Amino acid sequence: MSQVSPDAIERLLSRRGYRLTAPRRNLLEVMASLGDHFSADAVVGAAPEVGRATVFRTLRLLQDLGVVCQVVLDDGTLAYRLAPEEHHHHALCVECGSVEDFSSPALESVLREVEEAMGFSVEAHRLELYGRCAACRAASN
Amino acid sequence: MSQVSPDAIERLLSRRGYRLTAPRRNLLEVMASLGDHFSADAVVGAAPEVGRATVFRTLRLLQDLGVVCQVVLDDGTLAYRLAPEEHHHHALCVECGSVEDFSSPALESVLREVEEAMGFSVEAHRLELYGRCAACRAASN
DNA sequence: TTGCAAATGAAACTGAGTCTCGATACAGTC
DNA sequence: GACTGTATCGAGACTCAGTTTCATTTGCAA
Repeated sequence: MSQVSPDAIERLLSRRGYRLTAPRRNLLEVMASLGDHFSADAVVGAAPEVGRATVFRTLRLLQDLGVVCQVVLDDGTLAYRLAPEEHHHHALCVECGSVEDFSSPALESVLREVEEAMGFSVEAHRLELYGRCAACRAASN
Repeated sequence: MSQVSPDAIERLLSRRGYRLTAPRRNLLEVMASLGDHFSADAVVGAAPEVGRATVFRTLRLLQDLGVVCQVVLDDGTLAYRLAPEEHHHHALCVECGSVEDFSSPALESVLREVEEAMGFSVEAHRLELYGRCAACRAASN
């Protein structure tokens, strides 16, 4: 579940019939350099040669391709993240701001139970955890 | 896990030392009438006598008191909901737009497992399910 | 009934994201 | 290597959600 490289994404783009343009290459580099999550405006700021609309268009395209995902911060604002294509969830550290991915087969089976109990068929879901990461916990002991 | 009445919220406000003002009473009525979830601007529109800033201030206050919660829609936008004070999650129907609350003790134990595995201490979390509710499933058969 | 802190409203502002439309530039073809 | 159609881009105006400021109003405790 490691981060996808700009190179691999470029290959994915052309494999899917999307053009490999200078702004897209540029944005992939910028996103990879921005750390584990970033706001849309951080990308806009870090790629001054690329137009605002293109930043948002590219973010949406990469989300559709499954290589960028949304992170809901604790205040409800959205951030973005270069992410593994597999389904996963986020654990956000409220102290250092880091984001870790995790997946949980046990969670999937809990969802099956909820489906049973409510008669609701789950097609998608979001789970975000807010708390303190291992490093910050260790540091404060 | 039923919806809180405007009356009960008014009592809660004064018990906590907040003033019971006309705009606040007004907004509580409006929110109760707006259905199971609503956008901030729906409230602004439905309470034209109340200023925009007051709507947002009141939404925040009610969130702090635990009687209004945020709902993250499938496109990532936020809506609000008069909600039970207990911890709960949301199941959003992508067909009819309804929101149902649920809680799941099994989920809580999954979170304990994740904590163990990652060394991450969970202080808060969000879980939103997107799918089709029982009524819509029944209707399409 | 009065006094004052809490609350309000108007309006300007910020931040996030969208839309339009004329200009540009990939990438497949010759 | 030049040609060309279409995907993509950039500028800038616009929308929507939420915040800030500050002068005015109002609940409510004394």
